[in-house]
Amino acid sequence: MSWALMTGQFGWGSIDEGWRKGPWTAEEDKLLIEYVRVHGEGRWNSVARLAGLRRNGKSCRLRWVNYLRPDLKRGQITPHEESIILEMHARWGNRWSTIARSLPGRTDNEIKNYWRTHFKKKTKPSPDNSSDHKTKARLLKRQQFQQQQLLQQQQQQLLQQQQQEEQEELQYLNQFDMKRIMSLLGETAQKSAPELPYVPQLRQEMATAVSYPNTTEEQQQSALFYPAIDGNVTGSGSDTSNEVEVLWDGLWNLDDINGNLGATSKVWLYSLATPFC
DNA sequence: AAATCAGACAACCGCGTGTTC
DNA sequence: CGAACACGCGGTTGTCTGATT
Repeated sequence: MSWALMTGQFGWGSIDEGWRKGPWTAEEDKLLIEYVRVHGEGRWNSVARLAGLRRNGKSCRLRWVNYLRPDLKRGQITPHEESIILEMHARWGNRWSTIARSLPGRTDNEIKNYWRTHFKKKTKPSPDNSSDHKTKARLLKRQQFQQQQLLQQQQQQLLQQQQQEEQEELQYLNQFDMKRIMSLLGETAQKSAPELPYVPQLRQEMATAVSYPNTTEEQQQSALFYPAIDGNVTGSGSDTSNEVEVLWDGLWNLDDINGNLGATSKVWLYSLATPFC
C-alpha cells in the first residue's frame, strides 16, 4: 500500500497546537485547490479560516507550490534540464529558487532534492585517511573550481559557435526583411515562401504572423530544430514544448547581452524569455 | 526470504526580508 | 519609526521504495 493511499485512507498526521502536520490527504488537497481556485494564490494564513483546513499558511503554500500547482511539470528531470541545473548552480550556487525560475514547471524543492541526490556526492572529495578538514576543504574547493573552469570552457566553445551562427543568421535576416518589406510595399506577391531565418522563436512568430501558402507545416516544424547543449538534437518531437526549448536557448546565453550587442536576435529572445523568469 | 542500503521526494523548520498598520 | 505579520528561501529530516547482499 502506498503512502499516499495510506494517508488518504487513514488520515495520518499529527496535531500540533491545533495545526495538522505530516502528509496531506486527498481531501485536504481538494480543499486547498478549491481555495486557490476561488481566492487565488497568496493570503496563505487565511486558508485555514476560509477553506476549513487545519493547516498553517506555510504548510498550505508549500503544498500548493511544490505539489498542487497546475503548471507543474511531472516526470523525471531531462538531460537538458540537468545541464541547465548544472550551469545555473555553477553560476548561482544554492540559490534554488533562482535556478527554479529558469526551469518552468520545476520547483526549487525538486531541484534542490535532485541536486542533493545526483550531484552533492560527486562534489565531495574522495575519502582518504587524513582527518585534516582544511585539506579536504581545499580539495573540495579545487574540485569546484575545476568543475567551474570546465563549464566555462564549454560555454566559451558554445559561445564562439553561436556567434558564428548569429552572423549568418543576421545576414539571412536582413535578406529576409528586405524581401518582406518589398512584398509589403505591394510588389508582386511572392510565389514561393521565403526561407525563414534560423532563430527558432523568430521563425515561429513569423510563421504565425505571416501566411506562407507554399510552406508545409512539416517544413516549418523542421525549422525549429536546433542543437541542444549536450550535443544532441532537440526537435519538435520531444516531449517539451518548442517555446520552452526556445527560452532555454535564450537563457543559455545571457552573457551575450553584455558582450555582444550585435546579437540583436538574441537580445530579442531575452526580452521574450524575461516574463517567464 | 529477510536485512540492509541508497535514492527519491514530501514536508517541516528557522531565518531573512518585505509589507502593513 | 518600529512592531507585527506574511511570505519566500534554503537547510534538514523523515519515510517510502527499489536494489543489493
